[in-house]
Amino acid sequence: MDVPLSDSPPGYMRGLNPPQLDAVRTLDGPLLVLAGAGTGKTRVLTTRIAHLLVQRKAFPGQILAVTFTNKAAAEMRGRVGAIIGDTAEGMWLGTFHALAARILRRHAELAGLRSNFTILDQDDQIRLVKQLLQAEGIDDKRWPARVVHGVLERWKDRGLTPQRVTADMSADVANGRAVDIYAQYQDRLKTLNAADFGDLLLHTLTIFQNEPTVLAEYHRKFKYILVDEYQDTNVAQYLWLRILAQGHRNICCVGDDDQSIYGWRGAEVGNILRFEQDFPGAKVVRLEQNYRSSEHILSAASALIAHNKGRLGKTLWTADKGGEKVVVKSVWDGEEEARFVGEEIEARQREGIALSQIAVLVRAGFQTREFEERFVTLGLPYRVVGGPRFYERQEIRDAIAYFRVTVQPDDDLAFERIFNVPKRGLGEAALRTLRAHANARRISLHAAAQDLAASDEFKPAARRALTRLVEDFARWRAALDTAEHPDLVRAILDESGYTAMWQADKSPEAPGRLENLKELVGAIEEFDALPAFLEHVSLVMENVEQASGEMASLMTLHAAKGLEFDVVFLPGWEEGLFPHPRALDEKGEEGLEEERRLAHVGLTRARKRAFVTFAANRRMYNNTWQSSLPSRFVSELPGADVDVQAETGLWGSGADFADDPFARRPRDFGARRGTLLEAKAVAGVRPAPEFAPGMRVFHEKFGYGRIVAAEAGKLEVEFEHTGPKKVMDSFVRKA
DNA sequence: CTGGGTAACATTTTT
DNA sequence: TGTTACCCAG
Repeated sequence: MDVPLSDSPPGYMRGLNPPQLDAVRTLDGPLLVLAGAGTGKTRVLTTRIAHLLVQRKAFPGQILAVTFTNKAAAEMRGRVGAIIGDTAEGMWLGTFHALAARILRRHAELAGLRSNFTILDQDDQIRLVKQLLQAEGIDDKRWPARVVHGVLERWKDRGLTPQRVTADMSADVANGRAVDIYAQYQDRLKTLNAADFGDLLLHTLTIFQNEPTVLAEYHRKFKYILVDEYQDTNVAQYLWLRILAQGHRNICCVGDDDQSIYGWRGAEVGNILRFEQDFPGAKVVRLEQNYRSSEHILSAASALIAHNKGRLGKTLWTADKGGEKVVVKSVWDGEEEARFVGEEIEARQREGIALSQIAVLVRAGFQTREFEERFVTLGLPYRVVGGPRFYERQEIRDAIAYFRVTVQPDDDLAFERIFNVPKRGLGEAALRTLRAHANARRISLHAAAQDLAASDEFKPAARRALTRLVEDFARWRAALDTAEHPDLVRAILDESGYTAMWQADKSPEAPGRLENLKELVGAIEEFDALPAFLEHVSLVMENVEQASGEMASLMTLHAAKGLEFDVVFLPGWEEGLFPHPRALDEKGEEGLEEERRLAHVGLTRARKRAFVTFAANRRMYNNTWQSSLPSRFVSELPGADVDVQAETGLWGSGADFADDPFARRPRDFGARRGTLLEAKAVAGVRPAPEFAPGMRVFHEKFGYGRIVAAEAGKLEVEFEHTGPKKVMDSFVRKA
């Protein structure tokens, strides 16, 4: 190895391009790195951390590195470790939520909690909201708990405590009572000694704002702050970062406004657009050389995203000229789509591409099913990334509820869950009695159970069951400090009768559940103590490592962010599916742009090949068929970069195409701004008998009405008896 | 209080 | 398509 000249870069920087080097070397002061897809942003981040440590600018414990997913955090830790070894131990590296939880445990009492507070999962949160809605007498048909909960969550995303929610924000939610529900919800969490995801950030933020000495402590501590995926931060996270960064002002945010796909979760692209104003004198570095995709793929993706307004604007380029065009393929229905993808995967395999380098990226989770079925019949090994999670299974949640009550007896939600599981003759009536007592005394259900077990409130049988339960918990709780925790866990599952319940169960899934419970105990053994395990479960709800090996991947576009594959399939590019109509009517133009960014993310996952498909017909959940038009995104792909495979014979005569000039020159496809009509010709769809405004229609549920507005698949109808509603056209017929 | 049965209903993306 | 909510009989 050569002797390094004084200003030649150290070995770990070898191969970085000039802007990357710039980003790595600019250690002090605010820095924004605009890193397009595939431009080596993770490399920059990890190298930068290594550089900080090697230059002795900071000890590991003085670096705060924030990511959005546990996966990203793990990868970053691994890559930093690979550069400089385990000197990186002690770094504060993790997701916003994990880091905030760590801080909050230290200062819990400042938020009205004890440090052993429970972190509620989404399910618990919704159940809680539901209880509050019921207590308030709000119709949960009209205001489903999940919807109201969503509203509260978005308030939290914006850093709003109940006091800061204005009346008009809550006016049209839950009969204007949403703020009250929010306030009660927060109260309830406090008595449960619990926090939800949003609270982790909101509580720590409030503490930073109100407790100068605490804030000063963290200002002293964190000399350097790094943030990954900055475009996905919500307002609360942004405020959280900003207040922490006021200490040393050494904050480096890496992000890409064109990959902001979490607006529905409260993310604000505005955060990234505002960076230079928030941190005057901030340096901005653009990474524009793409090292991932071949030329056609990159230029197709760039042309697509160029349809968005309000971008910071980047021009991605690649040295990898040529390569294959993006295949755009029309199919008859979802089944054919799956068949096509299956065949293409096998063809790519024959070309020597590994299955692990192939992915199918869908818009919505349910789309994976059709592919799974096909892959199973083909015997094609595949894995679904981010599917149903281990810790969401019923038996796992039940078991964890037992552990939660043991560790933290005030956890009513957990207590309720296992109160009568396994069956011990304590039903709805017993629970009501318990609740009444708990409410009257302002104590937890568990405490109420202790009281009532010692009273004559219940009939002997019920009282015996209750006493037994209370005594069990007392015994397990006492064992927390004395027994080895894996032994304790086994004892709980055993003595509670929970294991026996599944052993006695004759259903076919029972053995699997017992297997899962074993696995759970195995997982617990990896941790030092039960509370640490419970923390892991709440924050790192990741899937257990699936059997590794050569497999194709199946996942949503969201789950694919940050990943890359040689070959990527992008099915379901249809109006009514992608862009998703929900995104459109919730956020309009903004929603459309986010969907387009999602399409851009999808395309840019591909290194060598990308296949876009759209089906002319889709089967809906209720067994009806819906004919669909190709997604508008299809026509936004430039003709020069796509290879259109529209098989005219598929729809019988082929005459549908005969008179269409467009069909005769498929290579021009999309060369100009394609219209839906053109795209329609490619798909071989005849215009369906459309509903038009003014038409009188009948709806099974709402009765007769007149169409006010109509768009693909959806109608706005003024019903004669029930007023204006938005309905799917498949539920409506001409009157 | 339990269990089975049926009806109704809703489906975007997730730390 | 799967899940949940509700109802009824034992």
